[in-house]
Amino acid sequence: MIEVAKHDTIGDTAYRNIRNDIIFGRLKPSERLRLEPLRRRYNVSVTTLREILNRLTSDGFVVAEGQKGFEVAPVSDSDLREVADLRILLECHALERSFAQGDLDWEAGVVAAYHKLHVLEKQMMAGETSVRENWKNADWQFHRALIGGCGSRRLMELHGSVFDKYLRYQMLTLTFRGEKAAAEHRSLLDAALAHDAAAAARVLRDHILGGVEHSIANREPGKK
Amino acid sequence: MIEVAKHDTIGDTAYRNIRNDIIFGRLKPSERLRLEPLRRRYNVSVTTLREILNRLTSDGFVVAEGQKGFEVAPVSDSDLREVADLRILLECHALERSFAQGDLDWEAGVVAAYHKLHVLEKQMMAGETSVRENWKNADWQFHRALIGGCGSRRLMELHGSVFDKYLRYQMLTLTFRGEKAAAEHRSLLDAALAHDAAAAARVLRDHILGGVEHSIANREPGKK
DNA sequence: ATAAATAATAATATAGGAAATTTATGAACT
DNA sequence: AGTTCATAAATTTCCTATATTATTATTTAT
Repeated sequence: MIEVAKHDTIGDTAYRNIRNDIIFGRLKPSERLRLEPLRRRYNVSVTTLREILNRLTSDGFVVAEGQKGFEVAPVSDSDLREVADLRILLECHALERSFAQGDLDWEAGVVAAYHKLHVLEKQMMAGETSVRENWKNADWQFHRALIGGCGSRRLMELHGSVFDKYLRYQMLTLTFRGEKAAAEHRSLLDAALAHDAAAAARVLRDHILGGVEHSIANREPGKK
Repeated sequence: MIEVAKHDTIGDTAYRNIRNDIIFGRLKPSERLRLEPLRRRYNVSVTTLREILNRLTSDGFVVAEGQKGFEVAPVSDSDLREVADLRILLECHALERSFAQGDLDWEAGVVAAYHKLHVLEKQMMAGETSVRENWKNADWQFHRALIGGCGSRRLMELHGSVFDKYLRYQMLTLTFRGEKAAAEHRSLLDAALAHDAAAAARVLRDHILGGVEHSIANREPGKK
């Protein structure tokens, strides 16, 4: 989800771990993040931990209130819909740019990413839930490959942060959307190779909104 | 630019100060941010300062490299164009939502914000450059008021972060765009009261792109 | 002049503790 | 019983001091 830099510090590593733990639900929504226990869990000092939590606060994965400390960002259906709406807006826009400018290297990248995703989807459909994180990673890579030719660093950055928030909601749901999502990915690949941005946008919209409804229908109990 | 919370800590205050100093150009693009000098300047400890710089890094106003420390995010024409493109995308989208849902309170808010902006624009045109920051603040408030009825917290948040990056580029330019921008603001007000989102979007697009070209033509020397 | 070795500088990370604030506990009161 | 208030405990915020590590500048040797 986040690129691994060459020279990363202890803080960078722990940052990625905590961020992933939020996205993949190992740190639950609205969970209080007490410094001392967390410090132990991630093997860093309080100082370093606070730096990390400050970053995550700006990222929107953690909320900080007054001197009450930090907690994991809460979730809600309305927020999910907002996130999905933004993802559609940004990703469709990027798709258009990318399809217009994408060259052969870009196409190759898309095909490669699709292949990986496809294999993992088949494994998921066969019931191998152990590859859940790998599969979601491949999903991320495929969508990123599609928009990779958009030519705007800022757009990619913004899309990444929105995508990860959407992804978090997906990971909070128990079941696998499966065949429908897989078929949509296939359609996206076809549209990409045909450089048909309008078709891709239509599919993507359904793809994302379908994910939202699936997510709300199959959410973990106790969340609202 | 950032709302002042009731219970803010020393860190929050210094964060706002540093952020504003970057946006308003008192901390120059690509300037190295040495911890010790900065610590003195903002009257905080290194620990707190690092927390702040970490937040600003996630915000995109500061870049951190390996263990080489922090520096103010660089600027470039291409980045400005990317930022502007995103602002158009997000703000037009928000405008549409806002115009469709905006009630009488929303209209009143827009009128009020326009009035303040209008007065400050006249002062600027009369040569009172001392109100520069107030004027830009009013500009911010007006644009925020226009989209304030969009009903999406996430969209508002994202727009805010993009707007501030655009604003930074505006503050790096020496001259005032004046009458043209003022006329566009007037058109936006009219479109808002008529709830004509399409017209507003057209004006906004010109408004932003006009700002970009003005900014590039009148940038401070020594920047690229 | 180039490359390797060394010294100086600065950033990262930890520990420990003081001040301030929130949260928990229990007694007194309506 | 439920609320209010005061006190105690826990926690966060913030600082100083210090060790470690990486980068940058300087010197030395080839």
